[in-house]
Amino acid sequence: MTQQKTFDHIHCDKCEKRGDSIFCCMQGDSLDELSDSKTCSIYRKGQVLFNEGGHPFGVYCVNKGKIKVSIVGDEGKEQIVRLAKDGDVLGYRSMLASERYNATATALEDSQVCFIPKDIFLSSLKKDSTLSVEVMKLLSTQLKAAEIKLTHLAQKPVRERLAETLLFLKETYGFEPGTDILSVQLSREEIANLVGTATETAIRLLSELNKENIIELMGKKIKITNIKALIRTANLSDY
Amino acid sequence: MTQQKTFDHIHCDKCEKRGDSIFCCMQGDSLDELSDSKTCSIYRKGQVLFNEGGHPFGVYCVNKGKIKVSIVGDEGKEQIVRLAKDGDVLGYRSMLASERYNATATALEDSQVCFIPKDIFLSSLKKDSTLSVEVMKLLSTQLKAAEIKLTHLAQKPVRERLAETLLFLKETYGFEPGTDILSVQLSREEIANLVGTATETAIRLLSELNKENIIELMGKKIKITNIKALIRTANLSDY
DNA sequence: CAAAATTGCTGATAAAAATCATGTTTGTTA
DNA sequence: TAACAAACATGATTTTTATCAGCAATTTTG
Repeated sequence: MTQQKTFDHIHCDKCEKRGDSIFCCMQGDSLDELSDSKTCSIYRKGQVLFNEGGHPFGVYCVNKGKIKVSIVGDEGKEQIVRLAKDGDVLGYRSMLASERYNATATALEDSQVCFIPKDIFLSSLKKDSTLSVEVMKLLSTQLKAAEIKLTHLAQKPVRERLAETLLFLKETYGFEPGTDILSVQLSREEIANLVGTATETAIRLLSELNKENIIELMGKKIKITNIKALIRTANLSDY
Repeated sequence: MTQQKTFDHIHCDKCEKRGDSIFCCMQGDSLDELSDSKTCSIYRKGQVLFNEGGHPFGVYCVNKGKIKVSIVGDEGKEQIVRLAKDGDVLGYRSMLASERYNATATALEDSQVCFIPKDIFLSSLKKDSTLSVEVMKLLSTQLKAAEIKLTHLAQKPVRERLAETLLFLKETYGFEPGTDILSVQLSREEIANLVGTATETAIRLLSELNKENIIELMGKKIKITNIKALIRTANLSDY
């Protein structure tokens, strides 16, 4: 474990993102206790919050940043299973199940992340039934997302999944202000590991979408030129 | 909705499978209330407990039987995302998330299933914090399973996934007593929809494993002749 | 800044898996 | 029980995707 750089401790009460998080309904003393016992660290791009196989000692709450959660498959290939943004909580699943982490969380860019110790989180969970409800809702949402992703992985061709992934990146992290450029910058390999395909295939299909004027590739930046066409190529039942 | 045939109401207190279920820690009045308000029905093979898109009015608890939970993909192809056995609870995810069902639950054989109305389940959740904990644990376990399945779907060849599926069927439902014959009987198409492949491919690979004396095909019954070899072909990191 | 390393790109090829076609077996029911 | 439908099986073919190889561009670092 490398020593983390810390940033100014922000009281959860003042955190803008709390309203969207599982801590939305907390207040008063419970929130104070939570806030007082947390530590706030900065993770540089590429730094790991926790590692597959490690023991959970608490939960991570993203104050500002972008985090990928990934599993390393049997042949050593990374599969990105989730992406976290401001207000998202990480590492609670393994803690609740009393298991080691089954995934690794890595910062995609410099991020401010708060850490809430296990005992404080668990006691909050006991005291505050609304927190339990929020946790259950979050788990439910993520389970649904995982099952749908699993279905698409089994049934949809790579091109459709790539288009879907680009739309997902837009939903999750949005555009750079005033543009149609995705505000995450992933390597081609990371995009492939999100889609579930070989890197070369992802590259090829990206430049295909580029040639079709659906997206525009600007180095690592991706501009969505024709979102309707992108939705069409994703071939989603809803949307 | 077709009228369900009911079976003799069993008090949850007497249910042998309760110990392994999320209701393991419940007792006394709470359990009585749960038990008194439930209805017990028999679902014949192929009958549907609930349908993708439907509204959840309660949770289903499998007393005895085998249930598949599946999502229909965009092209109408079924993907089996989970299997339920005695003591398993179904339909709670959508209820907790206040959403419609995102999957369909179908009986794989004649099954006895109890139904607990929404309000009773939710009030039990509020009253009994151990139940919340169990629900969170269950969701956590299922989320982990889904993320691992997703990773394997993205990275492992069909043959390995098929072997893995057969081992999973053994883990879940076990053998017919005193034999090495899987106690679930699935159609080849269902096996394919569990593995995430085309039916023909599943058939071909099954008969390949048959020729290699790893399994023995006896109509719909599957005997696992050489489990070590099956584990090897599944190529699992753990195990 | 130049060298080295990583990442991105493209073509050729191989492998994996899906699809199509057709026949067989099994199960259902009139 | 005959006739029909559904499920199973297998071969041939096509499509999709992965792998391999070589090179260009970008980034990192001494």
